[in-house]
Amino acid sequence: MTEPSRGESPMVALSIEDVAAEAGVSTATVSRALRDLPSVAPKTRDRVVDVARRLGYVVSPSAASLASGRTRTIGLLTPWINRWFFGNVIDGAERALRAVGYDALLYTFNLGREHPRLGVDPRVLRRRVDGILVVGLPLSRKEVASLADLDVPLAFVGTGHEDHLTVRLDDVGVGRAATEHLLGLGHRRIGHVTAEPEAGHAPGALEAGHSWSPPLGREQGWRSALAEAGIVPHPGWRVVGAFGMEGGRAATHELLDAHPDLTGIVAVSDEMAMGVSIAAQERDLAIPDQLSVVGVDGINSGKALGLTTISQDPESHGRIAAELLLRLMDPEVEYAQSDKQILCATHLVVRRSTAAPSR
Amino acid sequence: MTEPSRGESPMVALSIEDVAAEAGVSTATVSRALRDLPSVAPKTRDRVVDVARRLGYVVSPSAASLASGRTRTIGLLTPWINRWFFGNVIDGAERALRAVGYDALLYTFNLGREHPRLGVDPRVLRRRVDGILVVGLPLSRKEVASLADLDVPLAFVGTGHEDHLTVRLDDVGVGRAATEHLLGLGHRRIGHVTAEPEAGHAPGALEAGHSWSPPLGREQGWRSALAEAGIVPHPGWRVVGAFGMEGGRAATHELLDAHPDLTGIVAVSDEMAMGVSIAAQERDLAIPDQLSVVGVDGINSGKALGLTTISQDPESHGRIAAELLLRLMDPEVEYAQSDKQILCATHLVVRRSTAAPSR
DNA sequence: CTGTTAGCGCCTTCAA
DNA sequence: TTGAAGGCGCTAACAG
Repeated sequence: MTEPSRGESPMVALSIEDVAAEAGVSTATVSRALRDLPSVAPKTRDRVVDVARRLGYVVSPSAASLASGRTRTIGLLTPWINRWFFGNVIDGAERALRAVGYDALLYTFNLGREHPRLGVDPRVLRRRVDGILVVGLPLSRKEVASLADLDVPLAFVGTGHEDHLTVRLDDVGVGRAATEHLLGLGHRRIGHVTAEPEAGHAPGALEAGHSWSPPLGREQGWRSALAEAGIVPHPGWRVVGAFGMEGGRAATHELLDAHPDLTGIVAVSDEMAMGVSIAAQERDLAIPDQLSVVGVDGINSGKALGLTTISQDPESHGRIAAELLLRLMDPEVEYAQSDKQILCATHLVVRRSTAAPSR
Repeated sequence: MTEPSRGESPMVALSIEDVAAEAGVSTATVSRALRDLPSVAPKTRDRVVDVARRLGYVVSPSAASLASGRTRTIGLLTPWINRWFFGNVIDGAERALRAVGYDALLYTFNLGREHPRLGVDPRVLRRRVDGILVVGLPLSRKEVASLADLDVPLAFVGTGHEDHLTVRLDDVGVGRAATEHLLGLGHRRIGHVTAEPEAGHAPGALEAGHSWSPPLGREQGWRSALAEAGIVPHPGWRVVGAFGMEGGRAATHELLDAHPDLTGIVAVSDEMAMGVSIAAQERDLAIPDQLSVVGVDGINSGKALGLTTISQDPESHGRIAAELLLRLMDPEVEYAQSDKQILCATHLVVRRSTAAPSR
């Protein structure tokens, strides 16, 4: 936050005409100068910019939008902003947008099995945003189509859609990396604690390859890593819990009640992995001596707990998606079909929750 | 998200004139009918609304703003959206705003000691929002003044300002309640693990009573509860750490290295309290047998860990603040000086991290 | 209760 | 490189 230039805050909002009059030019020239259009003499531009600042003039966004048809606003659609991944993506996106003078309009949805879903009618977005960034919101093909109908660029982060720009992880690779880390330490009996693919997902959407769900991808990675090691997991080695620490804890008790011989667990997220640790502690299983745990995310508190994890940087996902979305909005840039699926880097962080199995 | 009424999504945006023509009325009547103004015959209104829906007409926000001077948008200012308290407040506020047709525009600030601070120039808010909600952003008097200069209603959540509507906790009471819980169990030597009052706070602002910082209030509560029990805390009983679990862990080691005789610790937040637990575990101190811990917040993961806490509901703070802010914008409502400081309820949740001291 | 008519403040051709 | 002028789509007086 900075102070007004010289403490002058005009009681009535100035219009472009005031600036034009003061600078001795036409309103058209002021408009061009303030937008830094090339067809303005440097001297003129400097004078106009100077007058505008001195007067404390700010362009009226509504008037500019009405006249130009552009809003310089991006809609951020998300089911939750109060979860680690989502909050960080939104943070990264908002800062990237603000840096180039774009506004971020927030729309939270209610997910769930309700029909019709509560939440935003895509039509409220019409004429309100120049682009849409969907953060981790699993959408059916029909829902995606209704957004695409808005006729503004569309991008996804986290969970995506094959026809549209999507910034996400290679979730299969993530599940595989976590599992291979345990395999490499000598584990053979490796369970998987996961969460329901987000509720509200249209049945069949995933199967048809039209969208993407991190939990499903990571589970598939766990499966293939085991398969490549010649291991056929017992169906009960995979348990589903509610998202979060408590869900991870409950799921782990269920898992270990049925399969106490497991020596390692791959959790779908760090939060659930922390639940695994708590359950282990409650069962007097020492970590990592009697049970190894790997999470995914790289949340801060994992460091204090010594949690081994596959870390990601969701803030950069938000930034990258925002920047690509802005590029999509530039008519001069040809939209290359080729790079619609952006896979972000992840990094295995080995800490104290994994070790060679003792049994 | 709902589907377009009948799958018709006009390729060109309709204007109010199209609706007027189709309904056989003037544009003024359409405007009135769609805004549900009283001066429209019910029959006419129904017909207009019906035509508008059938055509898939959506009002242009820019045109409406330009003509009316109102944007139906609230600016949400916050330093972080990726922390528990902030994310939940914003979530609650956004949903409350959306429910009455208002948009939420997100502005994240960088806090810190930089001068001038990075972040938003308040002037970008001019003519862009009808009201401003500041979430947990500690502002100097000058900064508050520059926001107030925008001449739109202003409200604070979490950290506030005595001259403006503020929705927050009774943080002194919170610190007191946590401490009194331990005193009631028989503890006498009670430490306090806290975090720096947010960086960027203007020096002297708190002392002058012009704004409010949760850490400072909670510490004061801890102090007064001890004082009332006739206990004079050693200066070293209070340690400051970085915000978060890791900070709580480090601060606790520092605290217990110097004062191993402490039997209880009041942490400024649940996250820091979890750091206390980790440190205790690392020192082979059993919780609660050898050390009791109380946090503040009521985060979800505290349940799985059995953390005793003073819980709050930040989502409702966001909702309440948004609703009051909207009320402030209604010219018909007289703004009562009396209820500018809204104190939200908190609740002591006793779990397994506190017990009578054994020494 | 409804229609007519000015703007709201800016952008963007078109001409100069 | 600059200016003049017509909208952009809607709201809010004012009339009727």
